Amino acid sequence: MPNLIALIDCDNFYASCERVFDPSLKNKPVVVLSNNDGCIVARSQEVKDLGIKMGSPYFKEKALLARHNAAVFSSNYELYGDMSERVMATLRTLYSDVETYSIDEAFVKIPDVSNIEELCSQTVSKVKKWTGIPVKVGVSITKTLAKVAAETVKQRKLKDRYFVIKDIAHKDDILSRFAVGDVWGIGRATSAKLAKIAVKSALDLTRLDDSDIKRQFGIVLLRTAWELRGNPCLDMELDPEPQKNLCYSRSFSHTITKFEELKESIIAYASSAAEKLRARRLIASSLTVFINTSYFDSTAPTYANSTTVSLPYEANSTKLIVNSAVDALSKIYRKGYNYKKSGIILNDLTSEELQQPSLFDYKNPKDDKISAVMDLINKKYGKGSIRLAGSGFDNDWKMSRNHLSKRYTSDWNELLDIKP
DNA sequence: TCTGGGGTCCTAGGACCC
DNA sequence: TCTGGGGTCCTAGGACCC
Repeated sequence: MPNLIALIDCDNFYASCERVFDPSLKNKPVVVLSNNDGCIVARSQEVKDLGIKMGSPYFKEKALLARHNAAVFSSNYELYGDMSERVMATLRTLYSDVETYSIDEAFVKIPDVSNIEELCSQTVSKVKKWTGIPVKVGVSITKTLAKVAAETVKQRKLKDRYFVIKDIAHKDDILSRFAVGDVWGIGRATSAKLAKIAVKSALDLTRLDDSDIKRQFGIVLLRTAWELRGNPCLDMELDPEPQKNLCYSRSFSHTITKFEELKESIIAYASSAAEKLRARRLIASSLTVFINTSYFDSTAPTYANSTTVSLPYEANSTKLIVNSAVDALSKIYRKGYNYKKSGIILNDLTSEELQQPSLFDYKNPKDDKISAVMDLINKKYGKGSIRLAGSGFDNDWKMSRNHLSKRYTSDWNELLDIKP
């Protein structure tokens, strides 16, 4: 028999965590909100049944939730992290190879046992008993197929909370009824492109020609297709590398128009980022600052820009990180002013304005000059609302944002002792 | 009035070096 | 004077995940 992999996935994780600590919430609708209580980031089944979407802004759903007497929580990441560790620890009592894939999911290697169903059932009940968290289990011969199996538990609302895809005939039957867009690794863009060539089910994808997939979609989708056919391309990662980026981003709750105010926020966020670095025993070699106008304001022109600076040495000190962040912010202004193509707002400055020399000596900041630029922008476009980050779920803005935080690299090594 | 905050990987093109 | 190819690094952008 081929090696089997299981995906263990916690149900409505954050909402379930809150329930563990307040059993009276059983069968009651529960939602958990994002950091500044802006969006709904977790929903119990009752809330899903009300038709409330993941990521929906809280203010839009507030009345509906109140009518159904829902319990509403601000997020408590310490609690969820702790509960996650308990779930993983429980899994390690049952399996020798456990890969923590995310805060609420793990892949495990299924040992050579005669009764897989029995083991799945035991997993579901043991995690529930030991931690209070309900989970579902999907089993198959590749990670992607294990994901399909777990998703099948959800879609079919299976009472046993596990599903096993073993043989080829069984697999193809499942995949023929599984939407290609629901496959792990296939998002909105790819499924739209696949629909155009009449690929609707996961099975359809497995029947495409390898070279066509590679040419039209790239290596990533080819791997997914292989995995769906039952050829493993994704290994278990039992000894993960240290993380490569660390991002600290927040939206403002109100409009920011003054450079000084922006700078204060950058300082606060950079210092939080430095704290996070040290807490995780990481050091950074470079740092990126990015700013955005509000994504949701469709009436105002949008502006987004960023700058990456190299740190003089790999470090995690608050002082260095904060100073570098302020440098980077200053550079954004200078860049935005000097480069025609760098943003819609600054694009429209007159040639005379563009010809002015660099506005900012960032070693010796002259904030009045920056304010002058902001005033210029505000005069042209009304109140410019500059936001740090912004928000949105898998929207275009977010895509383009991703690389902006990329340069925040870090490394373990014995360099940990470097702490100027 | 109010719209999250994290991460990873892949690819194309240009600069630069030999 | 003209022409070449290989390699690396960086930037920018796109796609996906939870």
